[in-house]
Amino acid sequence: MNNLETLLSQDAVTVAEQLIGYRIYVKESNGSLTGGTIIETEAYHQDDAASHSYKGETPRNSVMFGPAGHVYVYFTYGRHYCMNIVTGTRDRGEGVLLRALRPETNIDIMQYRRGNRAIHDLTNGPAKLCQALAVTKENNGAFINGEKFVLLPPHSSKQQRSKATPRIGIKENKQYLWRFISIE
DNA sequence: ATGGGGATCGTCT
DNA sequence: GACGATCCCCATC
Repeated sequence: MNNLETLLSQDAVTVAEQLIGYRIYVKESNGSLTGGTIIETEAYHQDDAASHSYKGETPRNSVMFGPAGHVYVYFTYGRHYCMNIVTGTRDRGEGVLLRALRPETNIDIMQYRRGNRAIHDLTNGPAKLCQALAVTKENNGAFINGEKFVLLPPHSSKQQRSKATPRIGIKENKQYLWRFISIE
């Protein structure tokens, strides 16, 4: 088991905190990388009424019940895509929602995809970052280190600091502090 | 700075 | 037939 597999095989809350400071990119057709550093995440468990996996496996959420390290992309509100990295051991039905990045590479490409918005408005939301990275349902099930995606550890080896807060946009289990935000 | 409402469609009841 | 792990625009303070 390599380092990445070891990291992602932990439970979603642990992984959500540890992923702060990791860098995620998508590969462009010319081989360049587009993306930046993860600065906001949320954890979702099968035993969690706020999770898509709560009521068991369906065609939509099936990737969540597969092996860790694959990407669960879902379509919501009739217009947006959001992406999760599946965590835990197989059949756990858990994952980490990527909520925000610090834009770092190929910023011009992300601006084009985001309607030439300001840099601070490119990847500060789960659907915005998918739009900036051109992530769609076509990428559902892709591996996080494969044809489309690259996931790299922080430059610094020390654990990045973060704070835990309630998750956004859910009705159930608001009491759990399973949203993690990077702090200086 | 903050809050309300519309857009829009796949998924599940 | 209802609604959502959201975003954007506009109104108001």
